[in-house]
Amino acid sequence: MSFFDTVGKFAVGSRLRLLTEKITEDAAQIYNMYGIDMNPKWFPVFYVLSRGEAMTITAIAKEIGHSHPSVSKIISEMVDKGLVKEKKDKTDGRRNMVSLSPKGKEITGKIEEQYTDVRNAIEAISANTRHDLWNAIAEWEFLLEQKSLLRWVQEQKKERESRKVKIVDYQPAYQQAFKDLNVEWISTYFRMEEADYKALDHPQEYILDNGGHILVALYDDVPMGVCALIKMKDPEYDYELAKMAVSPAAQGKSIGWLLGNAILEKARALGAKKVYLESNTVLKPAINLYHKLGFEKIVGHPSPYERCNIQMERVL
Amino acid sequence: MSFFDTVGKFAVGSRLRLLTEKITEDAAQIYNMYGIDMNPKWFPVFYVLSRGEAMTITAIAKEIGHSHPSVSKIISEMVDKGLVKEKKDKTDGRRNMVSLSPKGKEITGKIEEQYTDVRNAIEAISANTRHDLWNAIAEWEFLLEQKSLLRWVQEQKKERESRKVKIVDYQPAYQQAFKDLNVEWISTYFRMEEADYKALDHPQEYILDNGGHILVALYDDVPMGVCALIKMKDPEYDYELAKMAVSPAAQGKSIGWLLGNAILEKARALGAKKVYLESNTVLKPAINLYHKLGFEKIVGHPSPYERCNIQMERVL
DNA sequence: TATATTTACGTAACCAGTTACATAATTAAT
DNA sequence: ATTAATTATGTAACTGGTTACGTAAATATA
Repeated sequence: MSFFDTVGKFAVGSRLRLLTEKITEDAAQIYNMYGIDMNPKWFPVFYVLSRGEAMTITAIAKEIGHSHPSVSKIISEMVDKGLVKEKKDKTDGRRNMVSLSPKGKEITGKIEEQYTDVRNAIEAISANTRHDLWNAIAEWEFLLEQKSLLRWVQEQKKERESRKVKIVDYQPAYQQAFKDLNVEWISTYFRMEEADYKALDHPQEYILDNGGHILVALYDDVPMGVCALIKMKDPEYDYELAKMAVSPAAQGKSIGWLLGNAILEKARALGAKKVYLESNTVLKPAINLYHKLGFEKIVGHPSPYERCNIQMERVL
Repeated sequence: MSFFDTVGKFAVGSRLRLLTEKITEDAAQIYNMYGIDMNPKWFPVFYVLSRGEAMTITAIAKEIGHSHPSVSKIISEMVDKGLVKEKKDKTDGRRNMVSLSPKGKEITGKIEEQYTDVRNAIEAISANTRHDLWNAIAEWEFLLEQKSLLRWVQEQKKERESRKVKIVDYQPAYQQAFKDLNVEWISTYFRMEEADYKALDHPQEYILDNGGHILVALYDDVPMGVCALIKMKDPEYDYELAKMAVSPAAQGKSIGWLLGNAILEKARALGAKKVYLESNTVLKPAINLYHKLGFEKIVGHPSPYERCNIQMERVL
């Protein structure tokens, strides 16, 4: 079984399954050795019931981490063997109150020695290891409770992909992409306006020559996102963040975030103290991004765009 | 799920199962995220086949640690999906040579990024733990390979029980037990002889007064084993180990071993250089015990007992 | 060369869990 | 007081594995 040596940690799941199996396979014989007529899979249920109080099926399931049908089946097997007894709750007709029968209680006495021997055996095994399995499991349980494996993987994917994104300065070759990416979202949600055409068809004259700046995000050297910093003639604001567009085909790669940060960095380098932007609340992901970038909602600034219904600023 | 906190390590098995499940449950979604149409359970098979060589069902099973029917089923599912192809071996008609189809090979390319992301995710999780799960698993696998959990538990049981055994000097109150325990095995396998009755009915005169010694093993203060050291009139041997008997009801508690060691210790204290014994090869467990105690087979010593067909000595 | 043993592998039945679903009882909200 | 939502539970069907068993082919042995 050289499999795990070569595949590495990708296969923790499979490896854990095999170990679980190996640990579990002797269980029946162990019960047998102590003369206890019990199916190992009943143990968690038996254990929680051996504290004495009657419990409902769901309460048991929750405590031992099984599904309720699993407990339901186990209980009916244990009833057949005469180890537990069921009793309908008088005050709540749904509840099936389960508790150990006298025969079940008898086992709690006999099983004590088995508990200590097995615990000691596991301690003995642990004493022969350098790494503590029990605590390692506890830590993994905790971490996966906070964040599922799926999420951990998603983060890795995103990070890897964002490393493939390069943010570069605008060049005439990117004019078509600059226009296309913006037209795509503007025409989806709104209507192209006169000011849009000017800026998108002639970025050199209308943005760069006026002291503005444009950044392009390349993914695998293909432009997938753009963003402009437009010089404003305003006593309060130095620049406006505008014409930000990211291709829907490149979602989940943090392109917006990388682009936004880069453009703010640029503004800072150009000596800006405040950056302004206009948007529309139907563009929820965009608003979220602006928020994450540190922009806050303001009111009262005049706008030439019809589609603007929210204005934000970012103090640098 | 406070269960594990109270039950402790007795439930490693259950706890491992739940962790395995938690790690595994997202697997399908992860494949999905990378646009790979593969069932997670196929992965180990897919992985070993992705090295390129055609393999037999059993070879795959052995390598990934599954049973062969499991692999057989997985392969037929993968065939249905067009990921692998089968081909009967020409030189050995039993063999079903399995290898990746072109469609399967195509996936090997796409899946690389997923491998690295998942590996990195697991590394990231590990980086947040103090205890190394991966290495802990490897250590447990190794230790359980050497000795099954059943054996570990058996040892604990034996040790615990042997701690309850006390070895004490003979007293007249033990005469009945000394006789009964010996009569039990002698009459089961052979026939009581004249010499037996003398020694068992009158241990004081026939054993102790002649310079011999008797030890009794008490389990829960009940005599469960006896053993005598009889002074010999022989130029070569000082003492004979005889009348050793352990109740069948007290098996697996190392009583014979403890008794044997104690009697040899006694012989040493009495200045003996060699201890002699007679037995019969039908008494296999006894012969094994003598062997473990350091006795070795000899030949040529005369014996008064009919039932003696093996003689042994232990040099002290 | 005939016969016994071993190996490869498929099928069937089982096992210990799950999810999905239905139903009845209780509780909350209008 | 209805009605809607939630909770407790059982049943059915599924899942990912197993063991048991049968058959055919290959190999070892008398």
